[in-house]
Amino acid sequence: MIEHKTISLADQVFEHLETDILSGKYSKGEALTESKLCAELGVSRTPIREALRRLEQEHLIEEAPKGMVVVGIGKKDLADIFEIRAALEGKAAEMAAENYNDEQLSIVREALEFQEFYLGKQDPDRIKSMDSRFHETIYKMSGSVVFYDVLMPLHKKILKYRKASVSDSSRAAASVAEHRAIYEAIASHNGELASRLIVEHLNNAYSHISKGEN
Amino acid sequence: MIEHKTISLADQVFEHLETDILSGKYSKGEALTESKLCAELGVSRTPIREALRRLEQEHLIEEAPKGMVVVGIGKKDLADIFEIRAALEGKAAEMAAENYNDEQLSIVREALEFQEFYLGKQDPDRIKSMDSRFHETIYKMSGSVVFYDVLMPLHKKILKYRKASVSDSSRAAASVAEHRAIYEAIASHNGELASRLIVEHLNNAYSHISKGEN
DNA sequence: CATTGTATTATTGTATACAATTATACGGCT
DNA sequence: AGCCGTATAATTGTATACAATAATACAATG
Repeated sequence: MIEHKTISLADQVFEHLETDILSGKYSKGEALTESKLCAELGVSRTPIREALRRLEQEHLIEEAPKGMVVVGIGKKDLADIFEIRAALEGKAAEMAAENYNDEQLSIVREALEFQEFYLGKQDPDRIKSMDSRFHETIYKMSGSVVFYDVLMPLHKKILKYRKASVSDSSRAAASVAEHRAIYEAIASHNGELASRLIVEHLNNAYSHISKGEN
Repeated sequence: MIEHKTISLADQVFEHLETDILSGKYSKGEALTESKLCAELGVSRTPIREALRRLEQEHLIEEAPKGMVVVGIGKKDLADIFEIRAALEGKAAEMAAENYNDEQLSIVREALEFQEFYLGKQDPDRIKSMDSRFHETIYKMSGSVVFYDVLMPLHKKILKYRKASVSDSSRAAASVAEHRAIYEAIASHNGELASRLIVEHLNNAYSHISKGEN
């Protein structure tokens, strides 16, 4: 029998709002009142409130005179996020190279191969989504929930900006090539190399993103 | 007229539970059912649920077959937390040395002076609480909400372990002396020195804590 | 025309009712 | 005694009702 876990409305609302905020559908400062969301999503206030509390905890929204407003992610935040990622992801990759299991490695390899495939098809959205899976799985492979909990939200928060990267086909191609090198290093348990490559990868990504943002 | 902001029950419940979990009053694996908390705290389920969602988001509790259970912070987590703090707090201190305003600096100085005072009085609890204020204010002084949002939860999560540090009077004295040196470096805008000192401070703290944990 | 006071509305905070699910206890059966 | 099935209880998920607060609109007044 296949378990068909039903996802609670509260979780669905949370994911929906999180996606919309991170993807930039709701722009900075936009007001979210409970009643409006109830009408929009067709659920009662209880699950809405729980989702809002979680989003607030993630610092994606904050209290305002009237309801909650979306907290934007500016250039300064972007710089800080990349600085922190550069400081931590190398170590995470190193740990991943030591601790990964085969199932996790195949997920990374799959994500990589999909990226290579979609690169030919010029499909930025899928490249982006596989980029998420690639990095997130490496966080998991580190075996550290602490690293995961720190890096995962940071990675999510730049979603909006990654769109630009994957749409530039020359940067997208370079990025995927970098992913392949990182993958090879991890797969061959070369943590030191994986670490160096991922830091380079992040620096390249940030250079590209911040160039576009001027 | 002084604004007397009333804190919602939901917030109070959250803070209460967070404190109890972080201080170790609830031990790892302990079950938290909504009804039990309702009875204990004398409020309805709505604020309880909101608090639980926030705690879950902070990864302090997680779902279990029956209710939520407290997630423990083990030695591995402790090591990871100190590794991340060592990688980031130096930079945060550097930014603090550049960006601080006078009000923030006085808070740090006050926290430091209280620590020096309570050191003589042998009052570990107050030393510990001033230790929190000292570090937290430095995070704020960095001017980066990203750094703050990353470091603050990490610092909170080791509360239980800091108790041991401040109770050992020789380590407590050394820790406060290190704080003074860090304070002086920041106050004199010497970011490079502040960074080096805070990394040393963290290494010392971790050495002491992990020694006691064996 | 600006301002202030008031009425109205909108919004949140909290409690509670109800449904659905899941764990648990208990009794009968082999 | 051990096991299965059913009834019971406990627990969560969701909706809604009600109260309190805060925002807004608007009219009266100087």
